[in-house]
Amino acid sequence: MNTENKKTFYITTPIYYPSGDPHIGHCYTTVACDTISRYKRMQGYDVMFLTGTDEHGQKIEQKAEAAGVTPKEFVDRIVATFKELWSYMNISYDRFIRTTDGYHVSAVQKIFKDLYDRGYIYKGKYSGKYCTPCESFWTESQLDENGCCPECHRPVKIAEEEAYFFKMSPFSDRLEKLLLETDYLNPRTRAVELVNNFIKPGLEDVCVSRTSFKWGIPVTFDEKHVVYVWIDALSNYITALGYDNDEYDDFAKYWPADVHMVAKDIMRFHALIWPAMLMALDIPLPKQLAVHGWITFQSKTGEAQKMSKSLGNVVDPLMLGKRYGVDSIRYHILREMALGADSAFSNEIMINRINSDLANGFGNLVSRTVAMADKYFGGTLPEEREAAEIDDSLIGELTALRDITDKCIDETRLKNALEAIFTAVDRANKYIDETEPWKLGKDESKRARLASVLYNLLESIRIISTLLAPFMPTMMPKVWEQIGAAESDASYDNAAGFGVLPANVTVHKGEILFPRIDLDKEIAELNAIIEKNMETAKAKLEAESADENTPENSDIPALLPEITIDDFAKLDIRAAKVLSVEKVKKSDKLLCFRLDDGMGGRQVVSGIAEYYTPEELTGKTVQIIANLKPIKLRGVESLGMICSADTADGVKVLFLDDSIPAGSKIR
RNA sequence: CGCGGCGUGGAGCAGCUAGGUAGCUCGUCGGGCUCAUAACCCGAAGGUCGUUGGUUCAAAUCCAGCCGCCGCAACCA
Repeated sequence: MNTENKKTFYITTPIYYPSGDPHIGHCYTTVACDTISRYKRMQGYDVMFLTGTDEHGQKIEQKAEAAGVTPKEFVDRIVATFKELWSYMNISYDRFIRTTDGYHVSAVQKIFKDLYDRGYIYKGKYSGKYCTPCESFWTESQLDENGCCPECHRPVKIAEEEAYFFKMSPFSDRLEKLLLETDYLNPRTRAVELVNNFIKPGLEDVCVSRTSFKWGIPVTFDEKHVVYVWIDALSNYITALGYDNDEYDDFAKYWPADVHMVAKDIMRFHALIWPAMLMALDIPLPKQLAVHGWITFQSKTGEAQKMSKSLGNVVDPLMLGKRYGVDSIRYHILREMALGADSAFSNEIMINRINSDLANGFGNLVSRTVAMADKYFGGTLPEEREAAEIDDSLIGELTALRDITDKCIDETRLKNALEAIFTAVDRANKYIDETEPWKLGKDESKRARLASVLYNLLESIRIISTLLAPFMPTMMPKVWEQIGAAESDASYDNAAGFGVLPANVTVHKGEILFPRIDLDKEIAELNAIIEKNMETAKAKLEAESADENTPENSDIPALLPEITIDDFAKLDIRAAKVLSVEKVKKSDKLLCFRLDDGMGGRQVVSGIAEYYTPEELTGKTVQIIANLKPIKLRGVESLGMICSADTADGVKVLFLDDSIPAGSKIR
């Protein structure tokens, strides 16, 4: 591979959106990248580890306005908390890119122009769901559960604006090959889904500029446009290396990236748009897109839910770190995280993990080994040795460990690496029972044998802690201090060999590395904290909704422009009797109505399956817009529209007095 | 018949690509040990490997159908 020759390694986190303070979900990706970076550095690679923040867009613009500061001031403050957290979590990033950095801004402008000149960007019309009060466009998936604005929860309407688009279709074939025939997507499981859902039906061009907000990078040749998320955000991976700018100049050295790590919700953009952009620019593609799942929060009632600020269940990594130690949090995150799959987070799972693996397993191994060296030899081992056959299997397993973790790291399977390392911990603990050093300690003639046993244990700990250091960089130097290892003893090269520590090594009994946590007591305290957070979140929500009920900021949608009686006369509203209703197959929201409209009957489809069952609608009298242009919904023809009201409790059908005959005209 | 994934002892998972004694962690029970952070080690109980059928000498593993759960897409005239 390329990396083998030039010995560089480039790894990135996504750039995070600083609309709110960082939480443990951000830690997940970042800690994983940090661990891989540290491991690769230990192996001798010249590593570039990039993280950063994606600071433009209307959401930030609005949040800043609400906070009464400029967007830049707003993000400055939050970026500072990100950096603080990374510093606290011991994140060894080499570079931190902000999309507001001047060099990035000008590079994005050049890239945008370049794509335009190459014919991959063209001007068109963007049509989308628009919330007038918020002055925002939303995608279908951003809308809330009622199909309303995710910010203010008022109904949205369809609106259009001029926008630039990036052509995706020229890259269909190459993208399909990339996903299906290469190792780009890791894990590969979702490749088929992407191909079937997005590539086969024909890739849609991507909207890459907006005129509806200002907080973004201006398009140089059309000043009323700002660059919309994709080209701005995704290109950070190359501008941070100096592509199209003079700030840095190691693009040639580090590109293509070895790993882009992302959570599954942004996989699509990194699997399709980003490679397409690079193809359009004639830039080599990155080698691997590592996709991980979400941390789901296990509530007290046991059901899993996605972490969410509004639920108040966001776990504060700083708080956890202060209670249990940064390395313990890092360990738990990395030990639970599997590529592709979600992982459950609960305080109980975390504490049990810390107790069984770190306190009982590894911490205790160090503790008992050092204690014995101290007790039987006053801390310094004598140089006489006496080997035994039983040592061979221990030494064999420990010296083989490095190759196993190497492989796991290369495949981005950090969980498996930790599993392997902790199997070695168990092996060493078992070795103590096999050799019974406390018995040897009572027999003067067994001193050489005892020294061998303890030395083997110290060597085992040396190897284990060396390989563990990328995962838990804070605590491992303390381990080395205790087992009498110099920093140079704990090197990658030494990690596959036995007999590195000096024969007369001196241990230093120290503090307990990973104290055992009292589960019941901690759970009680943490639950109290969570409950308090939830109450605060709830109170805040209530306060906000109270706010919205004030006249100038109510739930009532803004009035549409005035129309004339002639405009109104164009609507043909009729009464109709519901003859029968059935759910449209393969749809979540659609009900199909057979109606008596007094004119021979008709079929109407309505998206109210979430609010009504067929039974409760049959026999009712409803009003329909009878002269709407017919349309097919999910393949079922709909001739008209059933009138209903949007309310806070969902959609309510407007039922008529049953005495009104079918077909009556309504005005 | 839109696309994809999952279903393995109480819990969480591995094994399935290249069929051949069902494995790991936690939990439970019993025993051992005492160097250690009430930690460590050994042993036991506990599984029709979702279901039905097929291929095979042999299926958790391959094939088909069915059931259940999840994700994505679509869908609100």
